[in-house]
Amino acid sequence: MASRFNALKADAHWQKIWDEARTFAADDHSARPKTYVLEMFPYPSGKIHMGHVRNYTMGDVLARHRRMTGHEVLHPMGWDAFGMPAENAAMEKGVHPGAWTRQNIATMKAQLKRLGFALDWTRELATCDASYYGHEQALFLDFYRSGLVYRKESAVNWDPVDMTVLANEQVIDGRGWRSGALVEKRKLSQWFLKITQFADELLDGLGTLDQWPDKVRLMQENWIGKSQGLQFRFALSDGGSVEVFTTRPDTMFGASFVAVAADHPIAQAIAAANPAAAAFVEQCKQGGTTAAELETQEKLGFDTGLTAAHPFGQETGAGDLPVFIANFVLMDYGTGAVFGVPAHDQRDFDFATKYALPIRRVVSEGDKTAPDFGESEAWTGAGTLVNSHFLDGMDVVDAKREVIRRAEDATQPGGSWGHGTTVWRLRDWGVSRQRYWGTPIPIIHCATCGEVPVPREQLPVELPEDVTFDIPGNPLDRHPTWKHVACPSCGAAAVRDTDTLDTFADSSWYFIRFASQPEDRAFDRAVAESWLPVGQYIGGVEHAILHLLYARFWTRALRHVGLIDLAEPFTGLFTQGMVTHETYKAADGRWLSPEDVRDGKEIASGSPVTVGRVEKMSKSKKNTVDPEPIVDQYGADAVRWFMLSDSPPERDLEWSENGIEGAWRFVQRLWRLVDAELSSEAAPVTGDDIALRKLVHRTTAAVHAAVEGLQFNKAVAALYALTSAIEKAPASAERRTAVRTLVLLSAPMVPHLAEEAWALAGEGGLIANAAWPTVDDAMLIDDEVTVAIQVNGKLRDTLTLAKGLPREEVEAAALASEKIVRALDGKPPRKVIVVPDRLVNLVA
RNA sequence: GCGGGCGUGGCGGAAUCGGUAGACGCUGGAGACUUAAAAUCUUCUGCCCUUGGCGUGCGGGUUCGAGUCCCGCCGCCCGCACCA
Repeated sequence: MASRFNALKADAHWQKIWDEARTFAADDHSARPKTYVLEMFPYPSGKIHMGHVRNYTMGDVLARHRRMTGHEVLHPMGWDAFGMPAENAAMEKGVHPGAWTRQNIATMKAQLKRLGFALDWTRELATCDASYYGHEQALFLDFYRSGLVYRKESAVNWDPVDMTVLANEQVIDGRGWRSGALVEKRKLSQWFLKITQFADELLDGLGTLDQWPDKVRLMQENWIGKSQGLQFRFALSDGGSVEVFTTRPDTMFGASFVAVAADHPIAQAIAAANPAAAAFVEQCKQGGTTAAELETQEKLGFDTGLTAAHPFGQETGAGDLPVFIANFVLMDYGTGAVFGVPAHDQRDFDFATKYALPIRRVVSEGDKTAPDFGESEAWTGAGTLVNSHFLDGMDVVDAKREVIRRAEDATQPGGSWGHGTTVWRLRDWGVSRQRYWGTPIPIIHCATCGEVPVPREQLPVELPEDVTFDIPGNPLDRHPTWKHVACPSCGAAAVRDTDTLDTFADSSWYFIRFASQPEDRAFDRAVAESWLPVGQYIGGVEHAILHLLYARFWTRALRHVGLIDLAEPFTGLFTQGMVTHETYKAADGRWLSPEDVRDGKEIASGSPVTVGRVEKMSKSKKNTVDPEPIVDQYGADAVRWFMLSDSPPERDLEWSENGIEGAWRFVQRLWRLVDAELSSEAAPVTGDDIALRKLVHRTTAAVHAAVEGLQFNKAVAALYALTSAIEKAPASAERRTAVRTLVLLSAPMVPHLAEEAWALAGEGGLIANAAWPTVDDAMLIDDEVTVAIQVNGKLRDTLTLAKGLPREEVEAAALASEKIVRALDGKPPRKVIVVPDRLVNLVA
């Protein structure tokens, strides 16, 4: 008698068994090949959301699949538990950030468990535990001792709302990435990690990451931003000089002006003496920073009256260049000064047009070589150097080299005047944060000894618990006792560094700690190396730059200090799409939650709602769907199945009622099939069904390939097809085997149902530990093939023929077809193309 | 502006190499079962002027053959932001 699959009962039952048996605890000493599957660990914000469910379901299917294919799988979970929301909660609700965080962790852990993820909870960690961040402090000091950490007084991005310093990466369009407040500049003494020391390695390393999305590699490449060129000095007419950087030294003879940034020392000096210049400098600072503003902003300049002597002026007679202060030159890139070549740079072209400066062609564009430019936009492409004295006739690459060679030539009169150099967009990583809820920076400031690292035996430097958040600012900085300590070096009164580390530091090595967590140090090298690198890392594309770059840096820094032999932490990276939902608005413009809407009307008022576009689930647009009641209603397997169906994992998945109900129906359908087959008492032991057997083997191969390729939608489609075929198949021994195999193939996706079926079949043991079915390659080969018959490339007939039939016989069969005879109208074909076992094209 | 991606039925999407476009799912139609409904099952579901013709954003091209390759457009999405 067919029964319904009781998901809630089965979920709880099997989750308890997996838990008690520690089924998914990874064994460091296993003889099986090791594999490491990791999803980006969550920030414990309160509850899990659909994005988490999708992310962890994907990783889980891969992890379970790899278990079945004979791997020892490390699939851990933990908590990225430091960060500002905890302090915000403390300020708003008066709870301690630690209490708030730990409560959220408890809630979210329970929610994750209800989804039946094959996670190794024995390795769970939270970055806010001293047992984690204490080791981070030790690593920080290791970096410090090997010169990877330094302190610098610098202008920082100050977020006036969050009262903290932000990294450049955390400033978006001049606003704080979390608060959205306009960022101010402040001078503070900050700790920096020397990520730029690894700039070349981090850039070159991207080339080895062939299992990363091209998009992410490109984003990192652009972020690192390597530019090679010439840095040199212009002598100025007032006896001073200005240093400029250019990637186009080849265009030197096309220069018609020099421009410095508004906050360049030269501009500042001039502004101090000249009110008009001061006004212009002020005007530059007013400029907006948003995308639209920058795009439309006019190129503006102020002629300083100074001139710069062309480096080749003496030998070629090239004239002096006027020096401008310009709004499009940035102080924090290169040297804050440039020379302008209007013919070959669009900004310079715009500028020269506005201020009537010469526009002189020095690189040919096709057959255009005349010095009079006469074009409507700059030519930035390749070409041959023209109107450039000794460079004439060279290509751009050679000309660059030649100019740099001449600049560096120390034997010329006056010696060298410039050098080839590389400029990076990437900046050192400022890690100091004026916050409480983070890893304390383990340094003590002593009036006599200066910066003193906290001795190793005094680690961890624990956060004090007795803090309040009733006044803005950092509670550590005003803590009466925690802050004041004796200098470890001289014993005099000293103070702790009251800043904490950027939370991106915490997430830069957690994957190593998962692999190995001894008490007395950050990780055991041998054990960590036995698991790492992470074979498959899965997470949101929003971490494409910051987190992934910092983690890559941290890993290289660890190698630099000799703690691990690993360059790249993540071999495979997959960035999954978002979970989206329709948005709804009431007539008065309020966003409405999906729960408040039915049949196009607001339930409470009955008034019609506007259905907006499908967008990422977000609290602000109220289009979120809470996973917990969904799991209550449909069970974990249906939710998991829906997360994997239809949409390719890298694309967005639209949440819909129909979708989850369809998934639920499939779970029930699968159960009916399994239950009916496995619980029928007298199974037929005879009866072949070769077609079904072949489909089972084909599906096994297809699902394996799809799961390994993270193409879950394809695996799902294949499982649907197999299910339908089995349903239609008559009873046979083959059919029973097919059902058993179907259960195994779907086990990674619907593990609770699969365990239930496994038990029902009396297989013994857990299906979580069962082996993936083997594929008989002979079963993948058909002895008959369907051959398409085309006339002039149009399909006219299909024939079922023996596989491997000789060309002539295929052709003869094609010509014998009634439909083909009609299509050819009695005429013999002029040409016949035969693709063996696939297609015949008759050209009339 | 620069860089990248995408564009296939009513919808999500398949189509590994240039070789039968639309697998699989959703939605919808018809039918069976039922007193009835739900559930379930069967079946149909790209478009049209249906012995056939047209169809993968648009216009060209290469080819016996193009969703797939090339050239030129259009649209949408993502990232970066005056990077010298």
